[in-house]
Amino acid sequence: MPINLAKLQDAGFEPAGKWILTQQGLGLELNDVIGNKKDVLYAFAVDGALRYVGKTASTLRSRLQGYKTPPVTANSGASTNIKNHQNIVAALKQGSTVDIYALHALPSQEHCGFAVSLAAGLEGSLIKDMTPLWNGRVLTQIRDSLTPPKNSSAISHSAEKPVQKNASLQGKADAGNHDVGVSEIPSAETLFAFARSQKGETFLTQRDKSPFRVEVVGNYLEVTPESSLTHRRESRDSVAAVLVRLAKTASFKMSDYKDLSFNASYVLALVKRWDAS
DNA sequence: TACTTTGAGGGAAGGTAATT
DNA sequence: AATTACCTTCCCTCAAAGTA
Repeated sequence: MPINLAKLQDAGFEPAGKWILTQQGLGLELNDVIGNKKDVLYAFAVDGALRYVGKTASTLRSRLQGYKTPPVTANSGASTNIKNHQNIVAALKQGSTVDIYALHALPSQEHCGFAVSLAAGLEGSLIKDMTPLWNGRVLTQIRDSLTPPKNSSAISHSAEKPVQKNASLQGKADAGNHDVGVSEIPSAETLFAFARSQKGETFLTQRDKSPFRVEVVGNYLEVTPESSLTHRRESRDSVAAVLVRLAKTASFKMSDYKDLSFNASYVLALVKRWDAS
């Protein structure tokens, strides 16, 4: 037995079923008891070699259903279902067996009274340790290891990236910016006055919620991220430029201020707090 | 009721650029 | 050069709506 699969079984994984090819396409033979369990760690093995490790909070059957009949396009974020469906079918067509292993009934854990998900922690550890080929991050690691470093090849790194962003993914990225408008835009003077009144208060950046403090030093806004405690200064003119653009665009996306300031996230967070005050 | 599809969101990793 | 914070992309899962 391959070492990876033996390690899985040592960890408590049990045979739960297998994938088969039928006239209708991909078929699933699944142990009814395990198939109806929730919070399951599962794994696929091709000819006994570990290929994929995943986790589901719903029942194993419903999760595997996603692989059995994936949507036509990956726009909905179901790229994993499509990819694994293709991998399973390809393996079966080559005459290989694709077995399903599962680990359920994990003991409950807690730390200082807080529940700890052993399944969630174990999944990441298993993927990192065993590097199953079908787990995407492993593919990324392999691809990256084969990609020559910048300047070492005539092939441009950027040329490997898609020219146009995936609309769905872009929407997701934008969603992380929390573009919630404000009712009014302050002047630089107003914002500086507000910052003076908030000396010692902790603010949070929009996206990563990184805590920082702010102080007015002469004609500068001095920002101090709590993570580093190093000071970053933003001139009154730069703050004013950010505010002018904010008034014009109503945008809270950092990329819209790249050419003006690299500290726009702090200024905008300050505006939000001012508006809420 | 079971199956299928879709939308949303969290997390990780790498890249970029300012600051020290 | 190292550090830091933000941006982008990708991977993955879940919940819910739609459909048979």
